[in-house]
Amino acid sequence: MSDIDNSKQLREVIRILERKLGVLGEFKTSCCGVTMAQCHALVEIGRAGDISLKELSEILNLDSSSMSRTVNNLVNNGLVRRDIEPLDRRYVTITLTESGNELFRSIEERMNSYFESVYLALPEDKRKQVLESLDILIGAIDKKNVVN
Amino acid sequence: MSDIDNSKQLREVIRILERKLGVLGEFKTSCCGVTMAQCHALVEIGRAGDISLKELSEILNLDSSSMSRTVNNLVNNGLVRRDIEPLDRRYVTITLTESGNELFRSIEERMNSYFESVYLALPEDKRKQVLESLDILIGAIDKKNVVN
DNA sequence: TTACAATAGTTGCATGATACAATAATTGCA
DNA sequence: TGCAATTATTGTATCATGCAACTATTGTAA
Repeated sequence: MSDIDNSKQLREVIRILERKLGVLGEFKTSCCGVTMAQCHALVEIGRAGDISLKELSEILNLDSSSMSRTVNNLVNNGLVRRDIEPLDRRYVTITLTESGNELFRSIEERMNSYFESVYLALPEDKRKQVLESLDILIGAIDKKNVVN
Repeated sequence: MSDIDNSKQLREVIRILERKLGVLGEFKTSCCGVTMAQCHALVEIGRAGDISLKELSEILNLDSSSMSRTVNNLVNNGLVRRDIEPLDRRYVTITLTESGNELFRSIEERMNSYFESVYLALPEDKRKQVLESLDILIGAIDKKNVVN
């Protein structure tokens, strides 16, 4: 097998993986009662504790206008709160409400439980190797993207 | 490190990988002059040679109505042809036009070249391991999804 | 053979995601 | 003090998506 063949195989397995994760992660339009966009934002807000719109849009790689609308939907659903930051009134500080936190925790639990079952489905003697390999792969992508 | 910790790490690296591949793969709205939806469809049509709408929608995991519209956009862009299948006139047969094939080839080349560079950025003594690990991971996800 | 069921595809409709541009509010700085 | 920079929101347009309704075609069973 040449490097060319192997790199094509790499493309294929990543393609397959993307599709499997996509099908898994996206219950298409909705996830746990909110849309996917809202779900992603909710998780990041929950992880950060509090976060500005700008930070959030950078993490999720979205235009701030899109982010603003998604946050607005979350606010309308009573899942997050949006307060003006007193120290710099240009910023808003976004935090989870009580029910937002509940949803966040249930999503986290569900995701952790899913990945635990995947992890346990790995052959026991390959688990470390798989974790290490994903790390290495991310490193290679990073190295490539720096050049780009 | 417990299995719980390791499975959380698995979730994290997959999360990072998803994001990196997402940022890479999605030039957001457009890819090579067409939208992402059109790009995905174009690649699958090119790979299949010819394909029905139903098959295409199953591969891309889309409702046939959405698929129909995306194919329609590709037809309007002169990239694919849509003919009624003579053997069963309920089906349409979708094929690439000449310019569609050109675009398909350029996308393929670009993707292959990207993944080749990522592959070569892997440490030489880890390349086989990474490929094997991704395969194992896909197997584990499959095994889990069967249960589900 | 003729109804009726099943299948493939399209179109109407509603919803949502997204980006770009313009705007408002605030802050930093010269 | 006035202007530039920054953050966020809103207007506008485009695209993606699913569901439901519909048409056209084919299969099947009475």
